[in-house]
Amino acid sequence: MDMQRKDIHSSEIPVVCRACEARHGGVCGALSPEQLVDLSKHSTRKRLEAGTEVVGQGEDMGAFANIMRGVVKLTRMMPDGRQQIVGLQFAPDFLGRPFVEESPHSAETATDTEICTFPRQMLERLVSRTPDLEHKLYQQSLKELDEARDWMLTLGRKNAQEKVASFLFLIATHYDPETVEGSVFDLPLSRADIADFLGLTIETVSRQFTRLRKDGVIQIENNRHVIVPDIDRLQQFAGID
Amino acid sequence: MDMQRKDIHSSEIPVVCRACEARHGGVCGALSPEQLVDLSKHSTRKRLEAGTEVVGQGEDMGAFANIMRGVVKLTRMMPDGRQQIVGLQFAPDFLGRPFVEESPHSAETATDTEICTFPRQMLERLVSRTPDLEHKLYQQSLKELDEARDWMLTLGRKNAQEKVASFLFLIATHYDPETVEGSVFDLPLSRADIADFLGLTIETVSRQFTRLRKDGVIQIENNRHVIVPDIDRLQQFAGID
DNA sequence: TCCGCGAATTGATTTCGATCAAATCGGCGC
DNA sequence: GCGCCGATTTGATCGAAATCAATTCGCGGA
Repeated sequence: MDMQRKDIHSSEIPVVCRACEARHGGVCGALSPEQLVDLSKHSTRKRLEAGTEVVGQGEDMGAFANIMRGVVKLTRMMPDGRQQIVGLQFAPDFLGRPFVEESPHSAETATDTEICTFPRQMLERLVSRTPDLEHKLYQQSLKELDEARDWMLTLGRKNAQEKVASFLFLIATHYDPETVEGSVFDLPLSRADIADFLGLTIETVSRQFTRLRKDGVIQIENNRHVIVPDIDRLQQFAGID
Repeated sequence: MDMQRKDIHSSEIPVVCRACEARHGGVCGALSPEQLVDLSKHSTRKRLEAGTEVVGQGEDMGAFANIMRGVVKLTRMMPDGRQQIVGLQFAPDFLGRPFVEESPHSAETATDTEICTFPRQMLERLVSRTPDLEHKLYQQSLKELDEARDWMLTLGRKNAQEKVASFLFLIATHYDPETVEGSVFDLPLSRADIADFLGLTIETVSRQFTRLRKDGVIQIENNRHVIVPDIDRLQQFAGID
């Protein structure tokens, strides 16, 4: 599984946060050399297994993190256990929210993941001194807002087949570094997670995978490995204009 | 219909953008007296009837606006006409997106509305000179992101009755200045708009209104006027913890 | 290589919301 | 007040996805 997006390692700029090791699309990009050195002293690199909770819903959120590798799912849950994945964060997104004590969602790793964390208060101090950093955070929040709203259309108005095709299209475009005509990737989510992301049941997701396979839109090997021969065809099945 | 939230006129701070007339929770709050005077010269106050398109999806977005009164709906549409309302903006929110030429959604007034517009490039210039302003914009985008994600749970995992109750609860809490135990308000949206917001059909929305009325959760007069005797009871029907 | 077990698929049936169709309401102009 | 017309409600039926229920798959350990 290639968990990285091509832009992570493409930059040659030498000054980096030591923990992050490479200049990262995350917060580091907006910082000065001195700030990066300072940040390095307080940052820790962590490896997390798939299925690890990073922060619980409403839990105190002491840290802020760059996602270096892997996929993190943001989840909202109802008291009776119904669950909705409200966002997927891919490297090199960042995780956490400045100026807020409590996390509005729970965050859990979907795949094995590496993150680079540092104290939230430290980030807040950096933000108040560095307009560029806040600008960067603002831009990410706008990107996430657009993605959330696109997904609202998927959740509210698409049928099961279109939902599943939309999910596969999303993963192909966010996750396969060389999506051009076709695409090959490993699914970062289980069928249960996909169902929670699409507002469907596991069974319905499975049936739609089978249907897309029989229609030749995708090929599947070993449950997780997906081949999309024609990305435009998949996009049409997703009902995207 | 009381379209205003209580905080619009509660402030006594004298320096204001002339077009906005009152210091506003929108962009003006972060500006210096000189900037406000400058802004005034380029801003226009407009009244828009219910159902007016403010910006079309993918259309060039020349202006930025404070919503002074009324409700604006943000809509995403599929090629075949299926439609989803992805956000409702109430006064004193702002409308528009800096640093982006094209609007990702179409924006249409749901009620009679007053906005105060000024050129988008002017806002961008102000933003780059005023970190506080960008901070304010960032905070609003985070608020919208939380709302969008809450709504994703509603769209993906709630049944029709919970969806309609969630909508009523949203309006009661955003729109009735004195929601404490109970709440009284006029719906800013038609049944068709409510359906587009909830990912349901008009008929289903109507049936659920009837059901909530028969269960005594709400009273309805003249289709638009709603009385909620017990807001907590409504909240329970909405499936919110 | 075989077993065990959770994940995924497949099948049968039910149910909730969509669709199709027909009243009824309510605001407005006359 | 009356009639018109779009908005809303109500009713009957249909269908897509949920639910319930077995298999089957696939990976890891013995």
